[in-house]
Amino acid sequence: MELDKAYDPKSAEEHHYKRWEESGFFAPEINTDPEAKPYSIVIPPPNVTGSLHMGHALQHTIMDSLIRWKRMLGYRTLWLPGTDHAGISVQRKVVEQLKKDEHKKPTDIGREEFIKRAWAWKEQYGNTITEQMRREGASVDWSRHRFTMDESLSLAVRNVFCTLYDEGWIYRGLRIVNWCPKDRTVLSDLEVKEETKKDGKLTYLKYPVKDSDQTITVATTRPETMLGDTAVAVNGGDKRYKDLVGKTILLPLTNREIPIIADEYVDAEFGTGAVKITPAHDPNDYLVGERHGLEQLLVMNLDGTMNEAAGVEFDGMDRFAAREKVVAMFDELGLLEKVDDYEITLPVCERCKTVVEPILSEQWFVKMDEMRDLALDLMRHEGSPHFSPRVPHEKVYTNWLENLKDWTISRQLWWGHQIPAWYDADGNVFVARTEEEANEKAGGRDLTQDNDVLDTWFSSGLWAFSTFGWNGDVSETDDLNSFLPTDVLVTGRDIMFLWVSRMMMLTKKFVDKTAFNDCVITGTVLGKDGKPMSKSRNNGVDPIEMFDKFGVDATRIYLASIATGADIRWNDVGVETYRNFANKIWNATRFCLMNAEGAAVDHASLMNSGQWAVGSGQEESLTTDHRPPTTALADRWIVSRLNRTALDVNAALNKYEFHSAVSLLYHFFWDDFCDWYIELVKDEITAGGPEATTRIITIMEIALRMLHPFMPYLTEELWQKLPGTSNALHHAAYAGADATIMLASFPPGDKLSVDEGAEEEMKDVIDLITKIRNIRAEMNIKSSDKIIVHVATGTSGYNIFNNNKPQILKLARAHDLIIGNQFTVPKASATAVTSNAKIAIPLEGLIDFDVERTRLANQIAKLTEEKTRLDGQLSNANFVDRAPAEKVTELRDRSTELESQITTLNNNLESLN
RNA sequence: GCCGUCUUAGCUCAGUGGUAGAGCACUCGCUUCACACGCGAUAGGUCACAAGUUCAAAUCUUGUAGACGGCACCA
Repeated sequence: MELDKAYDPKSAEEHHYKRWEESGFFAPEINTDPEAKPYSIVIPPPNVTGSLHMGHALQHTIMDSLIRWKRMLGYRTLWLPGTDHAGISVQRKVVEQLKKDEHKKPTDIGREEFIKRAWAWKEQYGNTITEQMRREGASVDWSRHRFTMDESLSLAVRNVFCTLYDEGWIYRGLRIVNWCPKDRTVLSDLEVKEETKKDGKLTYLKYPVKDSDQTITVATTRPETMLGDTAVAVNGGDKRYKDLVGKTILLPLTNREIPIIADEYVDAEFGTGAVKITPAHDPNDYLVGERHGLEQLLVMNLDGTMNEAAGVEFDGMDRFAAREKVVAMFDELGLLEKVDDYEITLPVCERCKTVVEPILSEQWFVKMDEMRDLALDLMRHEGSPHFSPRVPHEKVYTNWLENLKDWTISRQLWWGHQIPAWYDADGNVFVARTEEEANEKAGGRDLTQDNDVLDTWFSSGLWAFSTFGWNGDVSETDDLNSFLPTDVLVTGRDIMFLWVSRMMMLTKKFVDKTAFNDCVITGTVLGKDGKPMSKSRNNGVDPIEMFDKFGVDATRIYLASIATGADIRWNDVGVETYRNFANKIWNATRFCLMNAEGAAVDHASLMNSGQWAVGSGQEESLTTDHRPPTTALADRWIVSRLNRTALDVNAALNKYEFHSAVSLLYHFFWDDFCDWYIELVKDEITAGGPEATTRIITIMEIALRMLHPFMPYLTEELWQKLPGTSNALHHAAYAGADATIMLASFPPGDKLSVDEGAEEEMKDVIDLITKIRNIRAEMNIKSSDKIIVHVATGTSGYNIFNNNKPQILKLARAHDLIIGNQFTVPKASATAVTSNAKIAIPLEGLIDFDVERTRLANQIAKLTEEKTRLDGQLSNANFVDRAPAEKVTELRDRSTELESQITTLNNNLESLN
């Protein structure tokens, strides 16, 4: 069989996913081992309006790698996919569509019709991301796909709401909340971001004191709110205003008289030391108002316009227009003291960047004191979730919980879970799971359901258990028993509070379990400019474009290679590296297959105890012979490297060190396997020996399995082409399933097959070859010029070099290798030393003595520098006394070795003169 | 204001109490029969700065400078 010369990712990506999905390989049911341990991950549900971005690609890569790895290790794995209903985003899309297509407002068509349109929108556009996940190769169980507005998940929401209400954990109350005038809904604190405005203004207004000529000056960034002032506050200890406390102000532009009060809240040092108090439009003022029993005067509508309480002149006017008008009117009245430029940070809506208005409004809240304790106790008593990386996330998470305020959960939207609360004509509230139940509670009075819906994150907070079938009516399912707690949650920092913490609390509260044992917090993928990717910066990189350009596998393994937990800059060159890596693997396999006539994967060819390679899941017996059946150094060495790599990769994945797993695989494959092993055995293979070919395709097969979690398409494509791969290689748990690398065993690695001796011998061979190549390169020896190499070495070196003479000759492009205990350096030789050999290459007529002298001098200088440093340490009595004995010995040995190498090189240098 | 992170080769980044690593770029040389998305060989770093702990610090502690993140506040 002959492969194309270069790997074409598209052709592999096209057919494998479909087969995997249709064969049911992704579902936990594929695992037929009744003893199999479960391993589960729930996806952080992407927003239905969304499309795949680089953050998703990174997180999905991590989740899929973990799932594929565990699946290959024989776990009953479930990666559960789904999407959330994204209340505000979908609402906005539908509103826009309605306006564009029919020039209508939502109120024109009514709630019921609007929701119908929203569902239609979701059906039409809501699967973008799920299709993109198929392209990514995500091995999610589509049969368990969930949506936060599915019937069962919605029932869960109602039941949770009712229970929390009944237990007093949810309440309805009048509070200052964050209002987004554009989306026309309340937002929770977490959905409000800060934006710094350099062109802000601080306006100083003079308020006349009643029965006096005096005025009192207050400063404000929101002059229009003065229309709602119900007091002016000063610090009780402020001498300047002492006499004014208790008097009243005649509030300009209104006919109101408001008191001057003393309150601790006011900082006498700041501004004028006098503060206008607007309890209905500022959270701090609200608290002051509570303390002093002030009127809460609401002067604004929920669309950002002023209301009639603001006065006829302002009624219906936009808040920003009103601001200008208030200032102008104060100016006319001679009551405007000044307007300063002022840099101000404003709260803005996270989604639409509209300036958020703090406003007094009656909303539903989740009380957070006891709720918070659920999560804190889990962390303190069980260390759950175990964050990775632990620093700094554990502390940030805990600190946030400790300072938590109540959570506003009502939203003034139609799309979402309508709050299961009904009101009678008198405003009495009846919270119930259904309208019937509410009617029952109300004793037949006419009821109207609350117009609002719940925060999308309220339903996402139930995701860890609602997705497994819990809905309050049903509280036990097989999936729940098997898969909760989930093993790991993989997500970004940005939703640690919005989602991670709430899922911990709600899962503990309703299922009495931790939602997930581990929590991998990924870094942010930044644009090339080192800034977070965003549309406004235009520095975004589309994962789909990367898939097209470099292939899915290259993109995936690149993402895994940068998944350290720190933020990382996107770098096309990095993906290119792994595109090249994919091609390297392709070509290595191509080489194997070109020579594979009559051979087939056979693990006994590598290992007398070859079971580990297939992954029986059995512990290796210590009595088994772990040496490969051949005695050839290259074979012993590659088997050792393979096992070491497998052990290290498993260890890295266990610690969520994806980047180091990738690096291990990359270097095993490229350096060990391609650069050395293939080259060492090439002659044997091209000569047509079936043993050597069997061995190399067997190694290839095992290496592909190790790579599969990161590069699913390429490895499947190649694995299918290797002769002798079949479902016989499957992990025992998947017996009977169609042949696929997905269900083959992940190599666990075998400690006893790590052969230190072979690795040391190979190091000697590699050193020798490298030194010879160095001489060739430095001396500009043409590749066609055959050289003769003299080597002086000890007995063990003699055996090593003699046994591998053909390979050394080939890789060093040498004509002959003369090995002895010692030699006299032939005339006009270039020379070098390794840790166990002296090398001389006679180059009569080819040698440039100046170049050689420089070369040797550089070598000597380098070695001498190292020796000087070592001897410095060794002559320090403190070091010799206090450092571990083995460390001292190690340095002494190295120093002795350097001494001998330097002497040799010095002699060689002299003999040139 | 509080909590925290980062500063390592030209670039992007790993790493770690005991001789500084990778990829890319650079230099030199290769149409070597898997691969030029390649092969071979070099070069390149007082690991931000200062002090301390230690036999030993790039690694631990403290401070300084710069970059950044979260939270709170902002009349």
